Amino acid sequence: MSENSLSSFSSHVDPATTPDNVIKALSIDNLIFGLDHGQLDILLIKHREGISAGRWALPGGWIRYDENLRDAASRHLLELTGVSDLYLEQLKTFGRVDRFPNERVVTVSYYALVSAEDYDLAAGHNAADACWFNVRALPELIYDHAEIIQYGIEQLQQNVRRRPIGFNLLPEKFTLLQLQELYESILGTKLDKPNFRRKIMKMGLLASCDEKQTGVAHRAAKLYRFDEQAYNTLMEKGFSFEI
Amino acid sequence: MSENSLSSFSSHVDPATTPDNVIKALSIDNLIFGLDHGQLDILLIKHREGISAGRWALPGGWIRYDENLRDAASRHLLELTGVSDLYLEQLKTFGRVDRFPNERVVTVSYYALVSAEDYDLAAGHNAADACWFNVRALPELIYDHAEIIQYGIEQLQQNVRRRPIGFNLLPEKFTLLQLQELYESILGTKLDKPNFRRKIMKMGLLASCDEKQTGVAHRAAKLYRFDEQAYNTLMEKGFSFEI
DNA sequence: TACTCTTATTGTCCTTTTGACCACAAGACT
DNA sequence: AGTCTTGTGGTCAAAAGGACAATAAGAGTA
Repeated sequence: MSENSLSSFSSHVDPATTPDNVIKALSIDNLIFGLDHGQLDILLIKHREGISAGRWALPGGWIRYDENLRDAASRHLLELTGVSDLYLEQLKTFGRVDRFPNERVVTVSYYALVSAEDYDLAAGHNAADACWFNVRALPELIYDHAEIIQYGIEQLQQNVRRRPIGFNLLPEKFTLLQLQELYESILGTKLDKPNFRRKIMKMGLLASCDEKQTGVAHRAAKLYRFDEQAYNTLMEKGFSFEI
Repeated sequence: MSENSLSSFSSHVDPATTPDNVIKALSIDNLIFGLDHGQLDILLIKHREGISAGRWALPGGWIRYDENLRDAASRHLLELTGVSDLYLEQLKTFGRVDRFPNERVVTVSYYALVSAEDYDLAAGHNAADACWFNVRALPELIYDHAEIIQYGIEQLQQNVRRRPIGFNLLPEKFTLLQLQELYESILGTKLDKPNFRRKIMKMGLLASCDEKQTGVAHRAAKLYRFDEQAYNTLMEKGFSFEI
């Protein structure tokens, strides 16, 4: 596992050491988003070797010949974070001729959403220099990774409003205010609490957990969870999610 | 030109003949959409050689080492249709292990929108067996092209509602009813004429041409064109297109 | 226990948008 | 002149969206 991780980290640095069982000139880059204290973060790794040593990069790696694109993204994700079954979606393929030094490497980017439960694990699992960064305060990045992240954030902003994927960034059970703050944070807007509550509840996508918050110094809010079954039923009837 | 076209057509059939100056294992596939008599069409080509002879395929080809992805898509588009400057957007990258026979080939798909003016040219320019097909009556397709087209249509349906790209399928000057029928056709719905007119006009994206239809056997409608400048101005103010 | 503080939750009112449908206008054609 | 087809403007009620006041529920503190 550790060896795999290492090779996947160094792969971007030195394509000359590309193993034999992977597709040449094609790589994966993962945008791993998490939410911490109401702020949208992205997980980056620090390169240790080569000319880009000391700079930060999106985690990623090569694609094996016998592996689907999505499986490759998923594998790199697991190797880095120790978490599987994350929400994962293809973002876009970046292939500018000069995006990679000396070689032509096209990269297929994916974005993943890490739940609050897995947030600490994701950055702490591997000994590698993996670290969460607030998306509004990114360090210097290698290659075209800044461009990829910029595009990814824009897409996330769009998708989070049109599909019920934001829940993947929250704990399994969450309050309506947490959900509202998630949207406010990602979209960079301020929402009206009563109106937001009504809008969400009216959709019928949330199931009450019959539980309340604990450990808060004020009136505890009810906990809800995303009701995937209800969502599927609604989708068949032509429902369209929108915030 | 003709040689280029031929090689790009046969490329999918026999990857053994892949030229040297292209990226191995990576191809382009173009979804070329056009509108004819209010029906959404897609341009396909017929394979003449190899095991897939006689079946239809998305036009596409290889990517040169010194060429950006988008430029490759654009080049293949030009070689096939003789039309440049089409609306072109990356769709998705398809890379299932077994999508291509015997070899591992990942393909980056793009979709293009052909205006009514260029519709006939696009299919007639090249001597190759290129033909428009109604998207609801597709022939048997090679590889995973049916899946790609299916995905493309879904994306087009979504994007045409959220971005003012539908205009690219119409003539430069068009009537409101043409525009309405475009949406009805792509979305598969029926729209109310007065309401549609009001909604569109209220956006302020259409500039009147101070002209009217000619050669119609009824009251002639006013002609409009998409006002790109107005759109850019509105976008800066946070406008969001939506049908 | 009473009071305070913070957030949860409900209620109300007004504006805007959406959707359905009617009516008339304008040409082209017979 | 009459008819047919499509363009264009009007109306009205329902639904959605948005602003904001008011009350409820706890937890903590004096």
